[in-house]
Amino acid sequence: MNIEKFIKNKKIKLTDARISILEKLFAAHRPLSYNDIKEHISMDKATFYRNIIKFQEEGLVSSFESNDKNRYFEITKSPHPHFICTSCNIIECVQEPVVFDLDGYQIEDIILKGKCESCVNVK
Amino acid sequence: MNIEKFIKNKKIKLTDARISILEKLFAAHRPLSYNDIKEHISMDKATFYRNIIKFQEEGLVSSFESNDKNRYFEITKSPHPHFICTSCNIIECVQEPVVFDLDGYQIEDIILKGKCESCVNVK
DNA sequence: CTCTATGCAAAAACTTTGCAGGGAT
DNA sequence: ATCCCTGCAAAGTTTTTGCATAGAG
Repeated sequence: MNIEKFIKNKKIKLTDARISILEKLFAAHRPLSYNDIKEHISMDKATFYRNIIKFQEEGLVSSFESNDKNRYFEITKSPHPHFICTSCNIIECVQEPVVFDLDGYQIEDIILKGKCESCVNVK
Repeated sequence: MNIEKFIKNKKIKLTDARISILEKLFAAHRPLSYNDIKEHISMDKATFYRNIIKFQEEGLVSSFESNDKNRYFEITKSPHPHFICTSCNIIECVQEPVVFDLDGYQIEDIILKGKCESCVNVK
């Protein structure tokens, strides 16, 4: 993915910090928290969070809260459910499309919580 | 609801603090955060959170994180989805039962995020 | 050149922990 | 009488803000 092209036409400047955040999010195939990537990026946390805010304003990035007190970020894709394991806290993107029909409500994200395959048999 | 009966057989003592937390959660028909009820209970926040941990260990109370950085608590009922509005942060219990069938996974909670009826038309 | 982005440090918001005294069984 | 529970204060976590400097367009 070409980050430069991805950011083009958005009203934000192209900086090294922004490129490295977006590259990490593109490379991961699951949502990441600041903790997940802080070892692999060099910017200050203030820069990270300020850029995430910009990305979200532009609709490039989406986020949600997990059980582990971290906020998780991913490149905005067509809406898909997320599964959070309440034992090991792993987060997975669910591929099966889900249709919901709540009258008058507009669904933007679906989060499923429970036990993943590895944890369901452990107790 | 009789709190004394509710707590009986659980390995925790019946105290004023615990009774008042559980009464508030029973009376509300939606999940509550510490912020929601701190004006109406007299205990210290440490006591509140420690008791919530006990309740969760006993399976009496369930919780999840919202967008507003608060954790929300409710009496454990038969699993039902929650709707969180990404505009006004209101949380509602969804009555329509939802069936999910993810092979090998055990679903415990479903959180839907989006725009509620009031916010969907505002932009 | 101008306006936005960055780093550092401090603050903010929510939750947890240590400790000494009080209370339920 | 014995543990468990409580309040207070302090510490811990994650995210945000203020301010002066650096950098993109």
